[in-house]
Amino acid sequence: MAKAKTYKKCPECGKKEFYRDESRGELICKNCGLVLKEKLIDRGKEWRAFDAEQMKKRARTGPPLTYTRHDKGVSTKMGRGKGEVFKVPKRKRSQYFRMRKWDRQLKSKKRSLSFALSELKRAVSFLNLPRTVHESVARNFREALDEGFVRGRSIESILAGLLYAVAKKNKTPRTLNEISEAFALKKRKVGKAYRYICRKLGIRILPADPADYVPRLCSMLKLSEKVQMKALKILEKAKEKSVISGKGPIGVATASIYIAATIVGEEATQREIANTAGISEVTIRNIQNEIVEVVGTGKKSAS
DNA sequence: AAGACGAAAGTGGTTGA
DNA sequence: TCAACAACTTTCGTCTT
Repeated sequence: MAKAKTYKKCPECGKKEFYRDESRGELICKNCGLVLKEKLIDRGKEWRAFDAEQMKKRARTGPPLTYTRHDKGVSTKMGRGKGEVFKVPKRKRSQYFRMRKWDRQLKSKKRSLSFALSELKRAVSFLNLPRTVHESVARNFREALDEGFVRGRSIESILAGLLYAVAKKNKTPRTLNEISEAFALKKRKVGKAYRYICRKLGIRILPADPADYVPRLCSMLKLSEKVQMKALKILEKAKEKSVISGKGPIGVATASIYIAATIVGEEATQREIANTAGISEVTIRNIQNEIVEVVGTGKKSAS
């Protein structure tokens, strides 16, 4: 747990030995006990912790991980110390250097893969996405890495784009906002990566179905099944009359939920719904008007 | 006080030249 | 690369409960 790590010099005594107290989140000088840093929240530490927890959880249940795991722990390195070169006969020097280069490159690929997989794990659990999505993104990412799609682009953005696409395809869409929050990326970057990936993989881009958002939003708002069913019915009718083409699917979903909730008679203010869905009240109102106008049956007649 | 409603101006992203 | 555009947001005032 407590691990010695070398950073800069200690300003107090000049020694270079430090001690990391994980439970308190402090960085302490091993020599004089000076607390150099409190409330350590660096990224590496955070996902490492998350990782361990996650591993425990996973270990207890489910089939062995396949694409989502990388051969951690088993690693070798080709020698690169000064003496190493002279252990090789002169004639074979160039071959040796070439091999070392390959070795290094393979390692770097593996490193980006294992980094990507742990980032993915974190994001998937943050977004509460199912295992199938996790698996599929991991597989796709491996392919993308092999085909060289990732070159010149950040690992995170590719992952984010893939996740967005796969989640949508899996009928468990997440908004661009949520995805970009999970990866600490700008929305614009995620969207760009998403389109890039669709192009590369030849996937047709279909806008998300508003109905896919309904169950999740309802549970986040603690609304009953009844509301959910009603909302889906409303959505269907709206879809028939094609009121909602070109509108953002989340907006449509929230509007129908709001209508459904008021019909059923459950407490749900516009503000609440808007906040949890990450859109504005006004949007709900506008789309609500359009739906009621066309569907009409929004009065207290049903069920 | 709180929520619903809508008008008007502003924002960020897409599209087409 | 730029302007036009549609969807959506922010802000604010009014009305209802």
